[in-house]
Amino acid sequence: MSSIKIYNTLTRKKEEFVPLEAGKVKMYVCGPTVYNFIHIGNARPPIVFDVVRRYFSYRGYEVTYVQNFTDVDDKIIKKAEESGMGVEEVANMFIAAFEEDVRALGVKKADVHPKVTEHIPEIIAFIEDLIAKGHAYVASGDVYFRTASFAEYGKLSYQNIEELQAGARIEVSDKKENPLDFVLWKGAKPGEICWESPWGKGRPGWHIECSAMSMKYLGETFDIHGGGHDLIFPHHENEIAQTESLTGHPMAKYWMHNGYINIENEKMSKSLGNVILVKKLRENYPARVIRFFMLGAHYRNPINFSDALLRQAANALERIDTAVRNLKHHLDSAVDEAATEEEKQRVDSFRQRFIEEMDNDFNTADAITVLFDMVREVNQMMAANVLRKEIGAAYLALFAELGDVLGITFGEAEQNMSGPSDEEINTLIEERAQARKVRNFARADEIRNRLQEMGIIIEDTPQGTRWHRK
RNA sequence: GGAGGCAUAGCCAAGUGGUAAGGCACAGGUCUGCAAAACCUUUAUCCCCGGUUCGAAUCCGGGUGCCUCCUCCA
Repeated sequence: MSSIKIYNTLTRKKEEFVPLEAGKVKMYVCGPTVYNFIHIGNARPPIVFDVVRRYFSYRGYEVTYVQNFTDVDDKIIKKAEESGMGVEEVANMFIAAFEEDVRALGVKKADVHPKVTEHIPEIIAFIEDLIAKGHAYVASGDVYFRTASFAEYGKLSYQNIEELQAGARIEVSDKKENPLDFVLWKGAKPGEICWESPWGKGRPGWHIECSAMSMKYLGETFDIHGGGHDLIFPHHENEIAQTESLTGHPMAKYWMHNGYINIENEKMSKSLGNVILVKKLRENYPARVIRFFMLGAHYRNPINFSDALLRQAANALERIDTAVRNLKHHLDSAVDEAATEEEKQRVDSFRQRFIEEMDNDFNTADAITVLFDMVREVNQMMAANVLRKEIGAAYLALFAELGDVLGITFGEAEQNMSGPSDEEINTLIEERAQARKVRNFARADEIRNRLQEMGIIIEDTPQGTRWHRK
């Protein structure tokens, strides 16, 4: 079997994936800072890396997936002050909100979701080690990383230090030896949430948490580190500096970064007022449509977002859903006959193509194309009435199998709780059938319209009328 | 100023050397009481100009336009 290729930000090349430990994948993905509800852009990494993780599992790897929660930082503290809530309260509230949004989007929980506030001792120990090795220094209650002590600084973002310094718009601080140095430990302002440390009361800087927590759960070197592409610099660059100056070997073998989601070709930002919250969007679209929409483009490319585009995705997904529903329906009356070898191979060829596309740096867009090709295949067979039971069931199973890799279940509309009961629907359909029998089409259409208003779509087939919820 | 990305049909989007996948929308046809679904058919010289090559959407050079990072940011 072929191997998985990953585009590695570190080398700027697509590389064959070779795990550090045979059969195992250890991955760390930067999680949210929990100070607000997530917007659609925040949802991309969880979805993208959920697919990566699912695909590795599908390919037989044992995956350990870690995604952190940044549950203490400036923005959370600010939110807490504004709302009168405690920092922990704010964090917990938005962790819960994140989990709900992301679960709806079909994202499985990571194996570990470490929180910064629960790893203060590890972080302090990490910083102490850095100081001991001369990679960090204390400056009146703060601790800074000494970037000059790490010769490879800039290797991930392909920046050279001189250029960075020249273009530095970083806040000038007399506490820093160098403008590029970044804070590892922040001394607390009076009244602020804080922890005791060898350098006085304070809290961790932003980057150090990922270094400390990834090391704790995945070891000094792990396979994959992921996140949004904006994290390349400075966040991931700084993580590398911290971890590698301490351990002397690579932090992660493959660095993966997903592209942005833009609105009208522009970055989503509060100042532009174009932020779209997942929570809000879910009121208008099934979460699976949002997920399908995201997987329609390659993860490294930017995606433009709009209502029209989401509707387009919904229609596309509907084609697969319809085919799978029709397939299930067809199987009820299909000829109970075994599949030929050739037919079985044909089914497997779709599976192989899907794997080939996914192997190519998780090209979900092309993988979805394979599903559409399956749709056509199955539809043609049904139209020609040559789809017998065993082969039909094989296709149905493959839709489920590949859908599971993408995290989307096909053919099942999300349950609408407020809709009419099955019994009501069947009664109306029966009534319509009677009307049609006596060629009272006015009455039949009236019933069809009524059902449609209730969100029920009906279709007349040679095997009788069937329906589904819109 | 430095680093990088993108430009493919009305829209979305793959394809990184062998002659343009797929989806949405639209139109025509078949089927249907009418629909729906489905099937069939039609729809692109791949931003521009040079170059390399037997052959380029794909590689190289030069433009043009858009986006991102270098500051918290997925």
